[in-house]
Amino acid sequence: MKSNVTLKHIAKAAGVHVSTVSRALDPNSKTPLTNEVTERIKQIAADLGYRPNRLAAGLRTRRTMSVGVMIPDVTNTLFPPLIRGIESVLEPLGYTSILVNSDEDLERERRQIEVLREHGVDGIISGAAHRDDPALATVARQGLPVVTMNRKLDNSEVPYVINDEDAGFKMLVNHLASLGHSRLGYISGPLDLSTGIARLEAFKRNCTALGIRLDDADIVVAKRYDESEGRDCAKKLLSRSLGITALVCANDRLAIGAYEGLRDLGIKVPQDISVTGFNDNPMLELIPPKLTTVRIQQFKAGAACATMLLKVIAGEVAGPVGTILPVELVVRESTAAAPRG
Amino acid sequence: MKSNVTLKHIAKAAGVHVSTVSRALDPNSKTPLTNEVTERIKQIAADLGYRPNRLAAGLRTRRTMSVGVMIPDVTNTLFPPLIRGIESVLEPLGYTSILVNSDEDLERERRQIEVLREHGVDGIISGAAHRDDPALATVARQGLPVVTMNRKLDNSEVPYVINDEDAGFKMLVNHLASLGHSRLGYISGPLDLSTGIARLEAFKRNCTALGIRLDDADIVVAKRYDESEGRDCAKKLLSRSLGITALVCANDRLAIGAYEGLRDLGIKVPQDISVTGFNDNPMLELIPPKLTTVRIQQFKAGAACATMLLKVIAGEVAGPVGTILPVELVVRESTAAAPRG
DNA sequence: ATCAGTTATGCAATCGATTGCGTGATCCTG
DNA sequence: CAGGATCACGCAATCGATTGCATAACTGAT
Repeated sequence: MKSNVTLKHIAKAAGVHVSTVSRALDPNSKTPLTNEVTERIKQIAADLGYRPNRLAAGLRTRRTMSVGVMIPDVTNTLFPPLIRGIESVLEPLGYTSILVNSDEDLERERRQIEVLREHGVDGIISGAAHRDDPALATVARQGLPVVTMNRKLDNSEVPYVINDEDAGFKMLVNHLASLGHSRLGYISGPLDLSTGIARLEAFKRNCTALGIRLDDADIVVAKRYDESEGRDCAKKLLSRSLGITALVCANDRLAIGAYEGLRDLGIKVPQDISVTGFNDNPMLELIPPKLTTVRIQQFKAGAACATMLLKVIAGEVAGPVGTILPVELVVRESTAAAPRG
Repeated sequence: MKSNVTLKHIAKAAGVHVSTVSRALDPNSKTPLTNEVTERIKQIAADLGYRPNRLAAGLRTRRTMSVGVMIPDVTNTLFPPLIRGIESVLEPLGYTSILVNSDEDLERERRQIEVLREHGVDGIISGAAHRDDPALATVARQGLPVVTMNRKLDNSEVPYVINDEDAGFKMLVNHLASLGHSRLGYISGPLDLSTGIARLEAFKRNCTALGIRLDDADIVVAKRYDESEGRDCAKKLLSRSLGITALVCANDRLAIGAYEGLRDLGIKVPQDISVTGFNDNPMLELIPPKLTTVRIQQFKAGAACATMLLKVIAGEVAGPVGTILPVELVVRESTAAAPRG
């Protein structure tokens, strides 16, 4: 009932051997065939509604025309645009994507990678990489093409596509400084993620570049990039670090959570304190006060990863290759002049 | 380099035939084996790091342990929870999901379904079904297990999991009536989707049940379930249908768009007009005025679909089977007493 | 007309796992 | 202890497509 018609059926109908049919239907076959035969076979294949069996082909060629896409959690609005970006490159080429969620759980990630390998994916794009990611590093070392997205591995040859976090924080800190803010607080992302330390360091670097004083007490590290952590961290920070007039958050979700924490404390944004985020989640336009943030190019990042992965699959990539995508400052309502102390 | 070790390697190492290895590793093999042999083979397989090649197995058995998941667009926040629900059932059983986006484009959908079939998926869960969906109906008729999610096909045997739209609108209309609203406007979803007509009819039915008068001019049909349509439709409706004190929208995105349209017209929600949605998008809590809506069980719907699909695959489902999930009214800030005319 | 050199197609092995059937070994029973 | 029943395992075909090699047909040149 299912994918009935095979090469054999076409061969019988055309009165030729299956190998001839295979060649006629293979656009880049090196074995020459008469145009007439090729056309006739194609016609018959079309008439019979032939669909190639990728399993059989993959078994023989060891290429399945499918890639694994691993992300932490598809319900996080950061990731779907990346998925669409990947698809925009891969789908026209006939690749399919197997989507798996890691939930930031390394053991779960390891299992998912095994499943992907069992299914013979031609490569893996991971948006869930930890800085130290044994499973991903292992599979890459074994020769399966891997690219990391938004994040990168420490000490690894695995190609990556990330955002220009330093440029982002430079614009952010400059913006706040120009508004008269001289004491900044920072809610960092988890430090086992490359974005976590990269953004923390970018923040520090750009603060010191502007001569902005930073105490240890001005920085608090979130366990996860989510709203509840943002809320808790904001409260923690504000309770111990006085004099802060702006709160820089490692991403939008932390910032939105911080809104809530600040509201609980009776602190007004942006009158009493300015708040910034990172990523530019589309829904920010709807949530007051509209968040000042750094816009990253999600769709493009996905597309770049896919393009990179294709190169790795084709063996066109040698050592560690990184792409750093430009970012953009988006000033909205959550930042204002520092209150006069 | 890749998935090196095969049954043959294990067989050689164990000094048995590959078929014996296959049976030893198959938990529900009917052919009996000595416990000792089985254990020894399992041990060797583990030592060698054996991973089954699903391609080869699938080629032979015609089951790939993968399912196709088709949705209109993964960036629409309605769908990721459904995906996770599906995954919650399928992943523990060893199934993987191939995700494809249809963009509500029937031709694109047709191509995607072909790709899924080429990859030999064991079944398809579609959240992108149109009422008249030739591609989906065809593939189902050919014997590939199919289940529709959130939507259903007209005149079809394809099993479905949907929400109790009638109960939802009953609660919604009752709620508005109890607030004194007697003239309601309605922004309908596209009528080529089952949710479009189902909700429209549920709305009408429950209005007439309460004796609420409905003019044709009180109803406008959106081309898509999105914010810009919501905005346009709200403006269109308010410009031609006077006397409306509440605007019922077929889903949350239309309602959020309607907010914008009403703001443009200088109409205040909920003082001048009440607005309601459907679905209960998680971000609604953050967008003022918080929307009164009907909560559907997205995660559970995905899980139910997956369970249903497994039954269809197992051949345990006969005719048309439908699951209707209960919904819940969530009253927030966008509905208030009707203004005194 | 013959032989070398193309050109077009067939043959058969192969990818890795599954499974019906066959066979040798072991068991039980009368 | 002979006979058949039972058990444990090997054999080989199979799934559908790919591809190196063989072979047949045909071309052209001498």
